[in-house]
Formats: sequence, C-alpha cells, structure tokens
Amino acid sequence: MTARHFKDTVYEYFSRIGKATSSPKRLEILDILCQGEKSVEEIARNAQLDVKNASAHLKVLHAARLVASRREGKRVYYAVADATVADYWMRTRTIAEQRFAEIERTAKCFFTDREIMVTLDRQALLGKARRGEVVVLDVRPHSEYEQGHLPYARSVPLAELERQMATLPRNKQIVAYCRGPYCVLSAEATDMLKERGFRAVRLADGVLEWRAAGGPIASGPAFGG
Amino acid sequence: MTARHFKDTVYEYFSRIGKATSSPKRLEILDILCQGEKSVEEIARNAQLDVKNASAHLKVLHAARLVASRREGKRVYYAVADATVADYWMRTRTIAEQRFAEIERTAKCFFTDREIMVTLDRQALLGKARRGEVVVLDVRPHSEYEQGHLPYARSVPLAELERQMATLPRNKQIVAYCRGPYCVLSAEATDMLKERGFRAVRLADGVLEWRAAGGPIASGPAFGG
DNA sequence: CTGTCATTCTAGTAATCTATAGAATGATAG
DNA sequence: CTATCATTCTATAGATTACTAGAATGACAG
Repeated sequence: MTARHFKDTVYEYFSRIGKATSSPKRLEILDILCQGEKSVEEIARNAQLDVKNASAHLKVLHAARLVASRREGKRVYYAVADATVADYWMRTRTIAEQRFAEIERTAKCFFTDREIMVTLDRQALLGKARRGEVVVLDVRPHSEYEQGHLPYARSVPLAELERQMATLPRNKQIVAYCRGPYCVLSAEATDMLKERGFRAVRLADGVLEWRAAGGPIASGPAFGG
Repeated sequence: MTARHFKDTVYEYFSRIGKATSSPKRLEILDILCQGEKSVEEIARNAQLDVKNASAHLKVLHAARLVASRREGKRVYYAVADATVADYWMRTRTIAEQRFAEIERTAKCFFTDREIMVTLDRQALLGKARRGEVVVLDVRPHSEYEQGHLPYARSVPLAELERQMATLPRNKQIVAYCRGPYCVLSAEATDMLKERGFRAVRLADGVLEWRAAGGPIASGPAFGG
C-alpha cells in the first residue's frame, strides 16, 4: 500500500462524518434523535419531511454509523448510535455558532419578546422548581420526556397545553423548555401561555444542554398527567 | 419569520461546517494547516493537489470560516481560524475512528513493522529526551517546527534526513514524529533510519495530539541545524 | 393466504460539487 | 510600463446528491 493510497483511504472515512452532517435536514433529524429513539414516521413528521425522503436521509446517517436502527413489528426505530454522537452534534453546533454570528442574530430575531431564561443559574432554577416556586414544563412529546427530562419538570406536550392550562398556576412563573436552543416548541408554548395571561418564559436549554452543563437528569414516565 | 423559515435558516448554517468537512482533500488541507500557516503553493504540494484545485478547496474552507488568509507580498498564507478548529478536526477524526474500525485496521496494515511508540507514557519519553537517552526527531518542514514542537525535539525535515544521518547516534533510540497518527513522514523517516542500522521508532502523536494530552509545547527556531 | 401498514428500494430529474484548464488579478522586480 | 510569479476567477465536463413517485419488502391482522 502506497502512502497516497493509505491517506486517500483513511481521509475518505473521515470525510464520511462531514458528508453525513452536510445537510440541514439530516442535522435536524440528528437533533430530534438526540432526544430519544423514534420511528421513521415520527422523524419525518418532526423534521417536516416526507417519509421516503426521511428514510433516505436516515440511510445516509446510518452509513456514517451515526444512528442505529431496530425493527419492532411493522415499525423501524432509529436512535443515535451512542452518546458521543449527541456530543459531536452539540460541538458542531457550537463551532457553527462561533463562526456565524448570523445564527445568534437570527435566533434573537425569531425569539424576540420571548424572554429567554438565563441559563447561567441552573442550580437556582432547580431549587425554585424543587420548592415549587416555579413550574417547569417539558413541552416535548411524552416519549421524549420519558427518555430523560429535567428534574421536577412536568410533561405537557404542546398539543396538550391548551387542555391542561386550567391546571397551571397563574401566580407562579412558568418555565417551558423543549429540545434545545433552536427548537421552537417552547417558544410556541410561552406564546400560548402569555396570551392567556400566564407568566411564562422560555428556557434555552434542552436535556442535552442541561446535561452537558453538569445538570442532573431524571427519567421515567410522567407523573400526574 | 415563521418557525419553518427560522429552522431552515439556522440549520443551513450548521450544515456549512459539515459541507466544509465533507471532502477528504479538504480535511487533508485542514490537518496540514493545523500544523501552522502555509502558502497556497505549499498547501497544494503537501496535499498533492494542483494549485488551482487547492485554492478552490481553500475557498470552501474559508466560506465556512474554518480558515483565515492573509496576503504577504505575492503570496497568500492560510491558517486555521482559531484553536477551536484544530480541536474540532481532532474530534471529527475521533468520531470517525470510533465509528469505522476500518480506519485503525488500514493504519495498522500501512504502518506494519513500523513500531509505534506507546503514547501512554508521555512523561517518560519527555524525561528520556531531556536526559539525552533518546533522540526525538521532528521530521516536518522547519516552518512547522518553528510554529510549535515537542520539547527537546530536533528539527530534521525528511528531505534533510539523508544528509544529517551522520550526526545521529547509533547507540540511542531515535523517536520520529510528524503531523499526527495519519501522517506518513515519520514512517518514511524510520524506514530510512532502520535501513541504515539505526534504532528508530515512530511516535503516533503530533504536536496537536501531544498538546491535547496535556503535554508541553516548545516553539522557536531550530537549534544547531 | 390476502390485505394493510410502515419502510425501503429503484429510477429519473434537477441541482450541486469536483477537477481541470484558460483568463484575469495583484504584487513585485527590473 | 512590462514581465513575472502566485493566486483567484470563470467556464465546463463528469460525478454525486436531493427530492419525487412508483414498485417491492417485511410484519402482522384477519
């Protein structure tokens, strides 16, 4: 084996990671899968893709071995291959944020007037949540909540928010979080809540960011309902 | 701005990092630039590309803001934008290594019989080098040595090795290193040395890996010469 | 064994990317 | 002002990729 052939071979492997992460839609899928495993149909719906196209993108991610799949009955469930993939996705996002100030500007523009909870004092938030001084809402689907959520958080998927509003306190601050700083679910939730006169703010952290910052993660089914 | 438009916008930025790192040749360029700044012509020669093509790849890396350029007289020098880029490249390599066992297999096959210095005991190597029990050779070009090298290492670019062999000790072990675990320079150096009866081994670490492992880095012009 | 549902495979088209070569630019030396 | 050198820009052919739609597969229910 010549030196040139060796280099071509190994660098081709290195480049596969880049190829897999070179499509916005594939990154969106990866971000969703970082919240827990999902069927192709769920992935397609969440990433706003048609199922065939989502399947094709998943094939590419699978070829780069960033995701793994398992069949259960009729459905095929995909998940990130391991925790290092979620870590890599967060690092890719960070590198992009550092390079493109436009990202923060776009996010600020989109999240205008949707107060962002300072993510600096995670311990303080945790304490308030424990003492019941604030209500922490996890507005992702129940399945994602079950696969890992913030301590003391209550699972209220966006679709159920309308129905559950009566059970929320009007005198306490409501802190909504979702999949992370670029997920729109919590923003939609705080919009709905504020329209109805609740005191609601958006937490930029998702489970991934919270855990990466050293915060504790709970798991298991939703309590109450 | 709709939620969909917002997501499309920010994920497009995220994907630019993947696009930039989706070509083997661009990663090879990035790896070279992690050793220090270089002119387009030097980059092209090292990555075995024609200058026009190298310039085109550099343009893509520049668009992703992974590299920065400055003009000095007729020449344009490129360098990694900052230290986080080198870090990201190492992490991309690590993720690829974890996913593709073929990489290690290919490397083992190529580096057969080229003993790899165990990189576990960096402190021990440093001590031996300090006491003169081993000779550490930096076989990269002088310019890269000057931009950062292992302590006690002697700069002997591959092209000068033949000429400088007479000045190397036959009774001591010679440890050659270059740009990192997938760089072939040190392997070529140890091949040459062993053919002439020297006791030579290859160190998989380059400056990047050494520094990432917490090792001290020296800089400045070559001593002796 | 037939029908249904979820997913993947195959094929075709439009768009994008790589490598290559010729023309153009920018800086310098004479 | 002209020649030269390093680099970039422009144009093009060939390869690859994304999306779309129809066909095929795999698992299950009746």
